Amino acid sequence: MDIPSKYDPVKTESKWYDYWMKHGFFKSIPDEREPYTIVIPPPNVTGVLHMGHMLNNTIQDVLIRRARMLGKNACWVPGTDHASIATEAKVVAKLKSEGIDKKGISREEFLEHAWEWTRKHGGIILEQLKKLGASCDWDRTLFTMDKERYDSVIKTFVYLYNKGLIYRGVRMVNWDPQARTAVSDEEVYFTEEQSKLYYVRYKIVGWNDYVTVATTRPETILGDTAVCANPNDPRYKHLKGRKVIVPMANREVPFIFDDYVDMEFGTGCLKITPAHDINDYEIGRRHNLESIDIFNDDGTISRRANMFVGADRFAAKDLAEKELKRTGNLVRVIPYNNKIGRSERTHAVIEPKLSTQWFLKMEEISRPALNAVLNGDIHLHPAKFRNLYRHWMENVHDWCISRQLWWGHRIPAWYYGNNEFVVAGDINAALELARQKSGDRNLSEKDLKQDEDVLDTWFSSWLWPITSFDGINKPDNPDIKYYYPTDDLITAPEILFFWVARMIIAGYEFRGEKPFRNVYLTGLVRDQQRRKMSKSLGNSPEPLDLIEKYGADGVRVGMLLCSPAGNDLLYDDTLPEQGRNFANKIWNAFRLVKSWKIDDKISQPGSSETAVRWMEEMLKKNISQIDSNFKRFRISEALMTAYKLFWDEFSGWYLEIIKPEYEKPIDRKTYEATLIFFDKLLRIIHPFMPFITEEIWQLLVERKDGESLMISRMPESKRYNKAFLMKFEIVKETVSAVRSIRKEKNLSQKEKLVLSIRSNEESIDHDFMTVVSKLCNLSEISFTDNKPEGAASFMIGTTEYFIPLGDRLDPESEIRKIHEELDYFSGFLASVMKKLDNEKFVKNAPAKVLELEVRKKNDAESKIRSLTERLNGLVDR
RNA sequence: GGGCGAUUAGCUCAGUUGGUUCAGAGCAUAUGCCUUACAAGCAUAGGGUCGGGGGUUCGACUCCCUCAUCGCCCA
Repeated sequence: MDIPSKYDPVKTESKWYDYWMKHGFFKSIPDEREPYTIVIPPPNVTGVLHMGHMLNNTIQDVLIRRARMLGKNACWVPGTDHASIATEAKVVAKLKSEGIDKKGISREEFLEHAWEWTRKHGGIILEQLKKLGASCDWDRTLFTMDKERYDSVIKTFVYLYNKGLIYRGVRMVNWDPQARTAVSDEEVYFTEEQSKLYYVRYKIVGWNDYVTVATTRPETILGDTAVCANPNDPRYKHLKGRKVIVPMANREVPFIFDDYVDMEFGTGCLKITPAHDINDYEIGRRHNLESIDIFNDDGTISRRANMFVGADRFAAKDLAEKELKRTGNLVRVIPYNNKIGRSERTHAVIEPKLSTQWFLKMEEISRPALNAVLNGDIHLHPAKFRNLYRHWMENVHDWCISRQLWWGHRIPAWYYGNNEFVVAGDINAALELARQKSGDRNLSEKDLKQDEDVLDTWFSSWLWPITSFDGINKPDNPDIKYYYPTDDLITAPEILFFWVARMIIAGYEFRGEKPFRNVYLTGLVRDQQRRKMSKSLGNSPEPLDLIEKYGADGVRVGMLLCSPAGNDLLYDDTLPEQGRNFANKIWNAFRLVKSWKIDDKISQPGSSETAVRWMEEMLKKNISQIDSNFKRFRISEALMTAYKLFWDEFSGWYLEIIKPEYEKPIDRKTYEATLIFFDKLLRIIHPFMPFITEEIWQLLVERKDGESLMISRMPESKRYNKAFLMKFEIVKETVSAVRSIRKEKNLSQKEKLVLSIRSNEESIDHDFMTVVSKLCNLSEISFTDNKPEGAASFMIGTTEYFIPLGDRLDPESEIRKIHEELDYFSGFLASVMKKLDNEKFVKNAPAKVLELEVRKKNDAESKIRSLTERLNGLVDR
């Protein structure tokens, strides 16, 4: 067979993905096995794959593939999220580009456009996941707005309303004037921005005097209904009970006092605009102030302002500045940096606004979710997120769940009569309720008007682990009973509250049980300058290009290697490159093994026998290490363990030992053992690199159609022979030392050397020495009681090794080397003696530690003795 | 402003209950090798006062205090 020396992933990856799909290996149906379940964090239905998805879904695929190979019934449910604001914004923009204004079309027409958009772009991201190798059960693919999910959301809304947990209320909300909707606190981000601080004077009624306030928003002066100072501020005490005149508006408003005011800030005197600032709103409530809303929903000035009507809020700021200057009320303007809230979706500056919204009471409902994490029923990985979680859950605010949008789950509330309303699952039930409530049997469907708003997207995705198995509509169906609670959730820390906490809340509320056992929080993918990767910055590579260039296996390894849980991943092209190189390493090891001819007539050499024994132990050791890494969700460490096992131990040591001379055959025993090792290694690596491992596994021995590595069993960890492995480490050290001498003395690899060991022969294992002999190209290994003349030397433990070099030995450099070692060991001995001479140490340290120190002392002394002896030998010459 | 977390090799990170020759790994770097599996490779090597200062202890990367810097969450 002619196998190319470079592995080409492009050819193999789609082949095996199709094969797995064809044989239904990703499919899961409930059976008697233990389930292992992951629900995908649903990406935006019209989104495309980015680096964050790559990392996140690689981890999920690793876990699900491993679970499958551990014999569990592994089920990974894929799906997408309707992403209310984001999708609606895109559809609005698209319509606008076609000359269609959202305001000019009906809700039904708009939704038709939105569905069309969804059909066109929806699911692209799921197709991209297949390229990554994701082994989702695609037959279960879900969408947050498909029938079952939609009905579930409506059902839970009605349930929570009837339970008294959902209410309608007027609140100060974060208003996005561009999307014309309220957004939740979590959807607002703050940026430090340069603005101006305006000092404006307000005339005191009845006095020929003014007070000066500092504000960043002069345009909202039109909505002022008070001016306020701190009650402890001596500068303003005399104004108690006075009134002032709001500039421009010429309105008389009271001068009030409130602890909220910071005496240090500005002039210590604050204008109060309850309709447009959350703190002012609170002060307004305390002091019974009027609220004057001067903005329209799109952020322009409303008629209530009586001035600048129709001007955009930013234009109004300039107009206000001019007007204040003109009337002499602008005292001064200074540059000022402050934090501006912006909408995560549209990036528009958030306008605090009073409006009627739907809220979910959070305090009571979130209690079990808080406890679940605190008592360890649900584990967060890494655990440092527990504190953060607790902090948030203990200070949880009511959740504003309504959004002034059309794309989403429409709020099942119907209004009738004089602003009366009922909440019901559909219009028939609503009508019946309305008739009962109003006592008017003549009410008809025409009299009912459904709420125009939809629910926050998270109000559907918080049900995701339940609705993935239709557990709201059919609470006792076999799927939900089998798969719920799910096992692991893999997501980014930025949505810990948005989503994770709320899923936990929903889990306990609707199922009386946690939604998952473990939450693994990945890091954020950043670029080399630590900037978050994003489309707008243009600092993100195109994931599919990466897969094309490095192979899905290579990219997966690259993503995993540098992403310990909860730490950010600094992406760099060298990461997938490392992954690709690893794939190539595996490929070439396979080429080597495949090239061997077997000869039944030759018997197994002692070195191979030892190597086989050693590799067996090495595998066992590493398997248990990988197991323990996975248990603690240390996935990158598990991968690194497998990486080194294959690259260093198997390829670097094992194969080099058993490798027959060029074009010579290999004995059957060693060959067959090697195939078994290779097979086990492929299984271990498969979850990380599914494609190349399957490709090689299929070529390693003849396979039947329908066989696959992905459904084979993961090798199990057994006890391993630690002492044997330690002995072999000495072999490695010996080999390295000889190689080091070869390099130092410029000795060709081809030149055979003699190794003399100063030790009693019995303590040296001959089988080990055959390994050393082969790897170091030795002609002879001899044992000696005295030190040979003109020999390079090294020590391992307390054993001395010599390589006779005759005249080629440079005594000067040898002496220098020995001096260096002597220095080191005398220093070491001194530090040990310091401890042993310390009475308190001898008295207090545990016996084990003491014993160790004594041994260190003896070893060091013995080494110093040998070194001195050798030094004397060299000096004498 | 309040809270949480971090600071270990050039980079990204490990480092269990304070005690092995414990200061580690991968990458990167340097040097030598196109040695018939692999130059996407092999061999060898160099690199760190464990952020600064103080304390507890026989013993501190590890525990305590303090300062500095950075990050995140909340206001």
